[in-house]
Amino acid sequence: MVVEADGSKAPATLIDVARRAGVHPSTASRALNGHSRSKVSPATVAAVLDAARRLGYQPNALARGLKMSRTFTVGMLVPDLTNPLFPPIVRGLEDRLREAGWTLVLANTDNDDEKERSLLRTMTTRRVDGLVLATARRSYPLLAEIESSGLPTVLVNRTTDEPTVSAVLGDDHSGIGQAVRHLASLGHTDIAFVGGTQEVSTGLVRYHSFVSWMRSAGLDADPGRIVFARWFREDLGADAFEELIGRGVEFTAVVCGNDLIALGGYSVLRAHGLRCPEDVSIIGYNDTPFNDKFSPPLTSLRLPHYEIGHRAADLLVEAIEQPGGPPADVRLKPELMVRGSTAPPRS
Amino acid sequence: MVVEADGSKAPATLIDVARRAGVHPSTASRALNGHSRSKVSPATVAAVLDAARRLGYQPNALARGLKMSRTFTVGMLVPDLTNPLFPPIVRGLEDRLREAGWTLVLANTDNDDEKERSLLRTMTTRRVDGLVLATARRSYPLLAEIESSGLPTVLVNRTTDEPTVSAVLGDDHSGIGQAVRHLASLGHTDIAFVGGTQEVSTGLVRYHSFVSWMRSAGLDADPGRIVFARWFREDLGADAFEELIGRGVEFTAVVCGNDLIALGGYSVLRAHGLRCPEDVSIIGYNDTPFNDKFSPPLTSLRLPHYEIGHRAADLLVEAIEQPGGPPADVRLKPELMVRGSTAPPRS
DNA sequence: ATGAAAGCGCTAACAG
DNA sequence: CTGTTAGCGCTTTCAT
Repeated sequence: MVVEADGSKAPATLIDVARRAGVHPSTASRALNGHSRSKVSPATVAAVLDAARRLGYQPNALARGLKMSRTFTVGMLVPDLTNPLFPPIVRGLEDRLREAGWTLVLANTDNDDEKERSLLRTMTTRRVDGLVLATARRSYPLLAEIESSGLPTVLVNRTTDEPTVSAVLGDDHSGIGQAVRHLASLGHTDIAFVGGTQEVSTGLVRYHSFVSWMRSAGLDADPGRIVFARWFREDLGADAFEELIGRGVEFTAVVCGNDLIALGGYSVLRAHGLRCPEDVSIIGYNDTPFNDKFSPPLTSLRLPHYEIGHRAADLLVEAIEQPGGPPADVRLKPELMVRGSTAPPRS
Repeated sequence: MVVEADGSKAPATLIDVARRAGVHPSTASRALNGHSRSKVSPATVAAVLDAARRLGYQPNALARGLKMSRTFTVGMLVPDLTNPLFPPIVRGLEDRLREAGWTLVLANTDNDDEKERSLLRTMTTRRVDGLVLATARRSYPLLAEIESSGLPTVLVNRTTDEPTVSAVLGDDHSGIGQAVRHLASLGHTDIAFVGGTQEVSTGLVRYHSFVSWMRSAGLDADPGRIVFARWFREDLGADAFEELIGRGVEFTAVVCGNDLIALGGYSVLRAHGLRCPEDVSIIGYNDTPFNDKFSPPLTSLRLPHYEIGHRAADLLVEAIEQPGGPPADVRLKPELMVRGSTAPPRS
């Protein structure tokens, strides 16, 4: 540790440690790394470790990465971290990654293609060992580029129409099934659907699943009772509810593409003098925080978001460690959280 | 670009680009970097850029960082990303950092000292150019270590008792003042305070500010009406409200240490047959998302969280670019969001 | 069990 | 304006 003129210290290098321990740098390196430690005599290991400790030696990950072509760094792209969906996924990922020795580089894309490309370049420039994308759209040209570069990648939360890499998602088909059966068992027959954008897989799958489960329940999936919000947002959800009500069709319950759309529905129903759940039952999706605090508390499908991140990390580490395996498609079951927004229809 | 046996491509290096452009690597380097580009003839620049484009050249940030002792990477430690307080701060930070060419390495500490130390080592090992800490406690020994290492650091959201580095925080004194004056102007005199933990600066400052503003308003800051939650959590906020009610003192309004504590208060009041705002007015702090959706909608102090991150990035970039400047202490004013949880007291 | 030597990919003096 | 040279800090053959 050398004290510079300005008072700052140039960090100790492996050479400093070696010198202090009276050995060659290569020996010090071997002693410091678990996997090669056995090739060094115990006495030498002790001496090196001691020297490193006294010097406050911190290995330089850049030099190591440059030499090894491995950075022990993983990049993650999310659309927008302030969407409460993502933080638990990030945590699940980070916690697992940390156990395995990787560090997370995080960036937000705001669904902006240009930004996404540029961030991807940042990630490759930094030579991340793998990539986690929460940004997939059904049509996702970027993925082909990534794949051709051979960078291990896993998709979370959403997937593409023709996935070629591993993905970890909620099982939306199961979730929507639980929602429809719940409403049917309460006695609802005129069930509407306010979906999210069909540009992303979750939007599409939830819609298709709704139609298919309605039929399974012997109910009519009337297209007149199906509308789409242009995006998974409260205001656009409200617009969609307005459209639905504007059509003048009968409905006593609504399955929503996600919780924000449901929340938009709350205000529109209120504005039209309709009460929830007395006049209209509502089900959200994702079960984001505070759903139990709304008025009425929102029935929703809880996804294991933390677990999604955790499993994604597992798959990614595996793909990094032994590339070339087949892509996995993991679907995690959601759980229906029944709350005050759903009730039997008025007779 | 060399195609390997396994089909993957070894990324093109600067040497490849130079060879292709028919120049020396150092010339290619100069042509590729904006600041030295002027030292190269336009024709050569064009040739190098063209070669780089055709080869899909991506500079190796590790090699660059190793050579320059600069990684253009910033580390950030947050207690827990799933606390809705932090995502907007992270975004403000990242957006600004990106403009300036830095990338963000993010990690969660869970308020665990051991984890924090280990994460800090990870950051130094990766040679981040700077550090943003949202994890400060009033007594924060780690900070001394960081400082002695000379790593530019800025604190966000919280600070320590004796700050030695720059910090960007909400102006809690102003915020609590707005809360107290709001309640006083509604006619409240018996105002209680349910604070957060006094281990962190926000907890302490909000408490002290409450006492001081009560006096300014000519009101009695009766210690009998002051309790503390052991942490900023809903369940512990509920415990604190129980304690307050258990004391049997009169109060018609409560200022809370944050929104979660206020939420804990909602349920305890309800359990005791007290209505908000008819019997008791409540004010939260932070104005986290969905406050306007609760029943009643929660009056709270909105902090410019995104702006906090943004300003922190400004300060950090400055500290990296020209070290040795004096630490700044930026306090951003909160805005009182008046909603349904506050009303005049019953006469 | 340890040392010697080479090189990962890049930039920055220093020459010319 | 361009080439030469050296080296950032580390790991890893290859010798011994």
